[in-house]
Amino acid sequence: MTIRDVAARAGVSPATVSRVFTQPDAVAPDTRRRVLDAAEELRYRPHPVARSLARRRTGNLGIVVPDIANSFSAMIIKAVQQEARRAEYALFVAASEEVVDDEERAARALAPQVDGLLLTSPHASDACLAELAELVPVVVTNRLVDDVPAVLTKCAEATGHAVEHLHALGHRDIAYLAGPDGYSNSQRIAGLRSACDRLGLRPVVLGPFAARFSSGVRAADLVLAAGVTAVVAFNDDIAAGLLTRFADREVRVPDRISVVGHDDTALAEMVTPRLTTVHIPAGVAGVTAAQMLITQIRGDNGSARRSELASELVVRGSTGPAPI
Amino acid sequence: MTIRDVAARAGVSPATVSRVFTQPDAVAPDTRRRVLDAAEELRYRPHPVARSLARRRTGNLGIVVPDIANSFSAMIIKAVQQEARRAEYALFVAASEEVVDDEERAARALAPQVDGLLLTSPHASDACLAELAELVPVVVTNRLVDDVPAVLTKCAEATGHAVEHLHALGHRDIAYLAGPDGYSNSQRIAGLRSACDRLGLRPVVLGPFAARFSSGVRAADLVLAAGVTAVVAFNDDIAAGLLTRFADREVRVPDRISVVGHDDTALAEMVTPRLTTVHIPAGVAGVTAAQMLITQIRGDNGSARRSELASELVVRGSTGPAPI
DNA sequence: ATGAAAGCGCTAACAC
DNA sequence: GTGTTAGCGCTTTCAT
Repeated sequence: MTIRDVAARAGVSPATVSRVFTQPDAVAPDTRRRVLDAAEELRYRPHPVARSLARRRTGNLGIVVPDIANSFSAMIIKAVQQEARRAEYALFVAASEEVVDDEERAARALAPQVDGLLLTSPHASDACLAELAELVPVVVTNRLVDDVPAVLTKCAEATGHAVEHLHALGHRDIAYLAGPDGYSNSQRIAGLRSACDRLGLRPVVLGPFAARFSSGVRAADLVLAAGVTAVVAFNDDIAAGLLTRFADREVRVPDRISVVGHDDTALAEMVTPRLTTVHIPAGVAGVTAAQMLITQIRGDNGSARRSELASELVVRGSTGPAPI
Repeated sequence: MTIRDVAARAGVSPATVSRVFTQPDAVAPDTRRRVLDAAEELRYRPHPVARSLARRRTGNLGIVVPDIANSFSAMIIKAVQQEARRAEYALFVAASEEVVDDEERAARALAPQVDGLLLTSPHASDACLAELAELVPVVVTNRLVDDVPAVLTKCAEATGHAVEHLHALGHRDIAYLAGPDGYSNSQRIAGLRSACDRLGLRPVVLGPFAARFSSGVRAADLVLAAGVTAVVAFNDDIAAGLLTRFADREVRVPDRISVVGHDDTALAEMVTPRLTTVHIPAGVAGVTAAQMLITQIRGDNGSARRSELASELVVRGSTGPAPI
């Protein structure tokens, strides 16, 4: 079922059929009707691959996430997907499973099949990212690379608020569980350090840990051994792991120890007690990144090259007064 | 940077360059070297879109999931992605957000851009699915449609085991929280009913509920009002919602009420107490489905049209002896 | 407003 | 083993 079949049936040229599907107003109303009818009867749909080749654009967007099973990634994907659809793009999703090589390979495989690429918290080298950006419009999240538009979720301040919050509750010995190196972890450490300095605290930094539940389970005993009364985790998964292990060891949260997470994923409200956590606006980040990408694709110049989103501490049940 | 540029530089015809990238053995070793060198210098990569058009296959697989943020979907996607990669396919992911129309639209949009389509727990009509299967090789999971290969995760038996387990613990009043209509829910209900019949129990069936945490939170009070001592939930998210609400109302689990989930997603081990749940082999299902799809694409006939995977009750901390 | 013709970049017979 | 020739299905000048 090709465009020629429809053309033949409607008694017009393929070019006219093409026009009907691309610039309907450029063809006479009754011709258009005939073509549409013929297409309908033949159940014809323009072949997207052929169209991509001829138009030299695909109508697809690509996104590479570190881990598809991670709910922070999921929130971003969801937002991007919706935004993509609004702009009539389909979305290609690839996951790197936190492996740098896979990330690069996925990105390179996607690049020629999409009109734009979104790389979330990429770990590839600056050079690699710059190179990709030559190939195809790129937007990154939580990563700074020269000349590559970026969406940054700043949480240094909010992480600082978490420290203030703990300090106000009487905590003086605080641990931070570092996540994988990168922009997010740096933000968190920076915010933590500066607040601690201000308040005269000396945080214990442990890690880095993989940003997973199991890391938190393992970290829990280290935290206890460190003799702190409060712990700030790189993300909610790690924090949830802490909670579980603490429950197993019958260490009461927040009575005996307070726990703060980061991201405010769905998990934060699913655990007991509910997690006090730094809310990162993943959905907004996704929407913003998608819009920046689409703007870039359309060649609208003077578009924002950088967007910074603020975070906010959400206080729930996992933090309380320090034990006496 | 096209194939002709490389051909010119290597002093061969485009066809030879093409061969070097598709059937390297069909070209003389030194010619191959020359071509490879030229390609390298020009940083040439075959254009996948043009290749798709000429070959009439894309090298892509597509998957449509009900909800990308759902961890059961995530487990399947992950498995499919890995399997796809092993076979040198890229994976296109689309989510329907549980909306039937979106599901159909996503599937139809994907169909012409992929060599095969995987529909997980689809809700579209049989007719629609059959139609899609005409367009492109299709495999469905947890859905039965004539002539469409399927991977089924049978859990009726394991759900029955859950009932036996509860019965053995002394429970006589059991509630089931139904999920969205479909194969999975039917399986669960069937297993539950048959075990209850065998044991002389009369289960209270509530719902249907959306397969979400918030549904469980809401359902908790209904469960309590129903006066049962044990509840089996459609999935772990709902079960987790129950746990949270029970904790808020200071209803002890499992002392006062026992809870059983389904799926055995990561969440099951993250909540307190850990969930007793029916393990559904999502990873295996994903791998199997991907393999069936690839086999079907390759045209290997006589391949299995249907694969049934068994489930298993995993007993953890959320179930215990019935209160006296 | 419509058609003819020339590609988009690659592959696949078919020759040689 | 390599080149020539036709497309894959669509879009897009350029004529008319």
